[in-house]
Amino acid sequence: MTPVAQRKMERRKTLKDYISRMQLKSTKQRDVIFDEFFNNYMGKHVTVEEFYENIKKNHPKIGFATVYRTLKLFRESGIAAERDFGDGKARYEPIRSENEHHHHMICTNCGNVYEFANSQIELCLNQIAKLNQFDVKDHKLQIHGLCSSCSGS
Amino acid sequence: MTPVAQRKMERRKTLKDYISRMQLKSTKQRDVIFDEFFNNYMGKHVTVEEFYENIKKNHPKIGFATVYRTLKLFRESGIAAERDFGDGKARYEPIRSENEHHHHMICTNCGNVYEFANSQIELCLNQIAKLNQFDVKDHKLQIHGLCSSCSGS
DNA sequence: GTTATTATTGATAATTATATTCAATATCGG
DNA sequence: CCGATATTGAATATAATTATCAATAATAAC
Repeated sequence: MTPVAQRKMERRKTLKDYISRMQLKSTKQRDVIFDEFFNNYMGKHVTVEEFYENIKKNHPKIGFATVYRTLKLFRESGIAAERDFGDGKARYEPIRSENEHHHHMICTNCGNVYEFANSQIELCLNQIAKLNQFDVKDHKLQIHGLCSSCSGS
Repeated sequence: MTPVAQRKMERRKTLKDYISRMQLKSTKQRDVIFDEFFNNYMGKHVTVEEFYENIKKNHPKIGFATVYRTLKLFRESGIAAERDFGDGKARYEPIRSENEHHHHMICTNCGNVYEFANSQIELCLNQIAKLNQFDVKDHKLQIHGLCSSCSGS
């Protein structure tokens, strides 16, 4: 089994567990949306609208509200991250692994998003939080600017 | 002159310069909003709605759209920062000095916002940007979690 | 397997923050 | 003061998100 397939299977289990724990129900729509999301959007940052437009091509019966609610469900269950890049639209991204955490560089010209991870920053944040007796649940770090293609270098 | 008054004067000059450079006009409303903003919201993070409600008490003639547009103008001129703490409302904060840059810890329980600065993080970001040939215009860092009051410690 | 219970779906409408329109008014250079 | 141009304020438009609800699907109970 490829690492990607492996990760997908783990996410599916996490979702199923969440659904049973919260006394929700498995549905055909949720299965379809799950597959679409984890097959095509790994490493991407898709808006609800974009995602809905793509799913409609193969599954025209699925409504916007269902897509919207299912992505929220994915976030609540911990298998998707909700991102806000400041353009007024929520974006969703499949989570690769439990403890992986990365940040984003967003090009203000072309809109491309580049990911990076940096353990040094995580260390700093933990120190700061401890110093301020702050119980960290989440943190967000974004760099806005011009990517190498757009800065003309 | 107190340091606060000094900073306020510098911001006023920056705004006047921007207004003349862009061929805009000074108005009574802009003056009123400027004073209100720099007298009462230093270190705060006010929404347009909140700010408008407060200004209405002393200046009932000033409309919401004017407040909205003026805060945008303050941001464009560089005397105010626009923040997004993830609750769907833009927040505005007077900028203390040209090169001061700080980050935010936001309590998910009481909503209080705590500021912090950390030169180590700035260094990391610069390295990362250089490594990726990314021309940084801005960066945002937020920590979400429970403050010491709310975590019950 | 049938029935009862409960959650989900999908279309539509409501909500909320932001942004725009436009006639009346204020500003400012000449 | 005059004329050109920007601003104001009320109203309206836009866009994303969230809620409503009757019909339907999924699961539990029998």
